[in-house]
Amino acid sequence: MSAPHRNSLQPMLDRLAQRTSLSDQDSDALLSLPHRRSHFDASAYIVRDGDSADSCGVLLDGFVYRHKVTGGGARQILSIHMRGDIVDLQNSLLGYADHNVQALTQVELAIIPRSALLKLCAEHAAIAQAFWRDTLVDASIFREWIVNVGRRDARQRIAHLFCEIALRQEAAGLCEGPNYAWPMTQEQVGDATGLTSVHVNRTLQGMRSEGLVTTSKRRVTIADWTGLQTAGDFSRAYLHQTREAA
Amino acid sequence: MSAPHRNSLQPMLDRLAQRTSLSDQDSDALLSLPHRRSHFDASAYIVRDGDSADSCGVLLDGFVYRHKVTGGGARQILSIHMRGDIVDLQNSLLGYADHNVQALTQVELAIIPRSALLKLCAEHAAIAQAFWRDTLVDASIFREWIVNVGRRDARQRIAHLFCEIALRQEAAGLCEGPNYAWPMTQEQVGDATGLTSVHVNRTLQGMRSEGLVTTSKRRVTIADWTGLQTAGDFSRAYLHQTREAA
DNA sequence: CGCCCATTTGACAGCTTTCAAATCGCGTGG
DNA sequence: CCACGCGATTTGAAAGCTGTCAAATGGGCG
Repeated sequence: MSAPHRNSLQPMLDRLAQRTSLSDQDSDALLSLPHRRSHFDASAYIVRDGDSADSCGVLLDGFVYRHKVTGGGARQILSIHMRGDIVDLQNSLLGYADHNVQALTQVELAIIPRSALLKLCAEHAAIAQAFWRDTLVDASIFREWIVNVGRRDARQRIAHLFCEIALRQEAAGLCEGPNYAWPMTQEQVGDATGLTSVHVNRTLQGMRSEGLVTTSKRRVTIADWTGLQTAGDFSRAYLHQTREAA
Repeated sequence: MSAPHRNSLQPMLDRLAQRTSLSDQDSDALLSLPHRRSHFDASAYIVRDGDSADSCGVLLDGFVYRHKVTGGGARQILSIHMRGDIVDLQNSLLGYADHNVQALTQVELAIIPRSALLKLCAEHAAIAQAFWRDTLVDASIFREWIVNVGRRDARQRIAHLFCEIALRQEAAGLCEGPNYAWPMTQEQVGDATGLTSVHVNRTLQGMRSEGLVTTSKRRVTIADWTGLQTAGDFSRAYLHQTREAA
């Protein structure tokens, strides 16, 4: 799983192969994509709203988040990303960015030119389908986030976020046991859940005192997984982490 | 534009061709997709959360909406769809539905088998790309909805929804002038914006008295387009209605 | 050791929700 | 053509979750 990478793009292949079966030939072609590595410091902007884009980044290490800023200056985080995630397919294919992508931690990216990606897709239908599917899963997660901020209270929203990040780190092979990286400040948790940092703080205190989670220096330990899922009205189906369809 | 359809699937072609240029050959292949027509009455379920799916519907006439229901029984509407929209690519490709799709009005659908769709995509890279792009635009709209329910107040949320539905109806050739179909009850507007129907009612009264919009029998007239956009913090970029990238 | 950012805490205001109950609108049947 | 019935829209009053605005405390890094 987390074996040493013979190739920079291995995390992307692992991710795609999780949901779509790819032949050796497809896999090789994918790993042979031209790309360059790129490093970003924490809080650096990777993509800015409005940028025109002609390349696409694959996250090799670290965490990033997407966000938008309203006319009133409020920020809403749209998603959190980790190793293997394809960071800006959206912006790349649609021509310009409709949101920001920013580093949450130090980050390593592989940057792939759009033209190479499209050529690969044209020549390998299975790969095209894998990318498409990845986009569909992203969309599914966005839908769940709409539900989260639209119809859940503060406690549920935060618990739900904990559950999602935990399962996705497990799927990416980034953790062992119920202890996970937690690269967000309370203010960022608020921006992800549509709450203020003050309210996040108070709600988190409640969750800790109930023995659901414990936190310390950018890490979180889920003390009561069942309880946390219940508290967050969490059901993992929307993550589509298994290969259901043909 | 809204010329008589020689073919049932014409609305889908129109939609895709809006964002991706397709050759005559591609277009013909698309229109030749095997499909059957299907009718649904208002409020009928088209897809249920958890259903396994092996076909995909294209909306030919009428309005539908996606929604999820929380463990507590609250409903959150995720998107509204109209002529030309591809209704359940998501569910079809991912194998099972992670949300419900329900008719808002009487609805005509063209149902296409998944296998035929995948075959077409494998043979026509441009079409595969067009579908992929359509999925990316859907995702962009979901992202904007996260912002809407997460960081805007009641007035902004509702105004934003009016703006979106108006522009999309224009793009689909469904209206002339500032008068639009409005197939939702106030309760459904609440479910789409994360509010209660009571609060939607009071907020709408305010907007009407300010001269932003007028409503009557499932229709809405936007009296002050600029004012409504301002009130809704609305910016159309996220709809990606033009063909920006190559 | 000291600075800076993140976390906490307090008091209070406010937007939204709740829970009914009253009206309205309109398709249906007499 | 008018009465009936049911869903949608309105209205009221009160409660509540979350936001606001500072200010204090804590922790990590240079």
